[in-house]
Amino acid sequence: MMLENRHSVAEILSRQPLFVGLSEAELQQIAQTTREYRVQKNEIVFQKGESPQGMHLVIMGQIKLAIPSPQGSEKVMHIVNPGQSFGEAVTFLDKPYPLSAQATQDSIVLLIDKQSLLDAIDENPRLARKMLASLSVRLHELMSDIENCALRTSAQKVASYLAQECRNTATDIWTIELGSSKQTLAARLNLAPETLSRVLGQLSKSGIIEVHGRKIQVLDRARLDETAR
Amino acid sequence: MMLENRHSVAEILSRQPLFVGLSEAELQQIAQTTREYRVQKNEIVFQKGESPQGMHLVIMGQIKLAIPSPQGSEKVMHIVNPGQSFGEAVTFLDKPYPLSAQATQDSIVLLIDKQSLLDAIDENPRLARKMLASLSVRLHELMSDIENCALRTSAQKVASYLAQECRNTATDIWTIELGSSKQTLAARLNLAPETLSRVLGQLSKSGIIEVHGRKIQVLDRARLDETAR
DNA sequence: AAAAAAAATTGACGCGCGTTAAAGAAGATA
DNA sequence: TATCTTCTTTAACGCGCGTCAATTTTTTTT
Repeated sequence: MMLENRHSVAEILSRQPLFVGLSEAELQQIAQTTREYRVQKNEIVFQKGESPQGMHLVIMGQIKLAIPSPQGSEKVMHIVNPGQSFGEAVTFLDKPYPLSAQATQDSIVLLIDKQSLLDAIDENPRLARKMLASLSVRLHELMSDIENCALRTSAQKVASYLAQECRNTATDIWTIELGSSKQTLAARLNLAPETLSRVLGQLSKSGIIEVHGRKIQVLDRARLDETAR
Repeated sequence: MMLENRHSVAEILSRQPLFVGLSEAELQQIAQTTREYRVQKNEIVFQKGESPQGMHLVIMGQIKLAIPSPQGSEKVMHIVNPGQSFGEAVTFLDKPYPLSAQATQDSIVLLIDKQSLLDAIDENPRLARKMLASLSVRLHELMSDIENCALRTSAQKVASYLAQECRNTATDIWTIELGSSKQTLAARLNLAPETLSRVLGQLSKSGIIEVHGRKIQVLDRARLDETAR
């Protein structure tokens, strides 16, 4: 994939949900101060505490956002996939990054300059609304996350994660392809990898699911939902 | 306190951080579709799952936002004090409330209509930016919350809460007045009330703090910070 | 001021889940 | 294909914190 000129950057931007509806000129302006960067698997994009330069938009690959704990473990806050952005919130405040970003795969990311994003928002109410909606979505996701880690047992966490994934698939065949390693998933659900493994084994034994590596087949949707709550 | 006419509503709005800088006309327009409501202590403002009508702005009293769990317990997500707002995020999405709101004191709240808020944002980029900043702040708060409940022990939770409160006070005398009952604080920190009580007792015994009802005197700031991490 | 209700404290107990350790499976490297 | 690394699974163990229960303190009601 080659992104060597401004034109293609603007084109890519125009395909992002956040930017549809912007005029060609507006896109060009944003594209002008947008730079592309590439990171290899496991490479750190930024550390908690650094100063943000703008909004990141994942084009290819996957970025993991996590809060490192002093004891070495970490809490995975978000897995960012292509088409999604991160670092917006910090752009509207003047604060350092509250978490670290690390690539889980070789990735290509666009970095949209802070100031030109703010300028674009000033001139385009529709963009402002989209940004507001986007932040609101993140806010709701975070609240589900808190709900998850605050008042659910390990089995409930796993079951409700799987149930959520089922809802996201369009088909009626409940096969879930985990988007990340089980380690990472465990961290996202706030579980030790061993616990996740045990819960999956247990759900398999009760005939609710069937696990084949990173593919999980849901056999009994009703009992899955029941386990989730 | 009487708020019976539009003029005073506009005036109150103009004093809210979110609305400073708006023109008189803009304020009047928002005020026109803003209504005041009062709730008594323990009264429910809205339940999880209901449809939102707009943004709530607390004038007097205190509102508790919490996610009820099926087992009857609840996770307190936020305590909203005078001058603060809630329900913005849901205004920019078309989703039901993800949590319930309940007054912990007799309260007076303004309800700003969804549509006129959106209109005001369209016409005023500064307001848009303020809303973005406001949502970003909430987002960061939620992330600290997750950090709190995901990778801290009970003593760390309490200590970091107290340390945070210290930072919020302007003075160098570290006396913290809990803004709510210890039960509610415990729920916010994701602790059983008994655990909170034990931790406070323990911190007292080590000479780090001194507890007098809802007033907490911090005696050893350094060791408090150390306990927090 | 007395009675009732709610909140806070204290102790005993048990369970869920993290920790440690070790072995097996899957992917990467050459 | 063989070796090394990383990921996943399984088992044994222990601790932190929630649960239950009883008492004391504080707040509210009359």
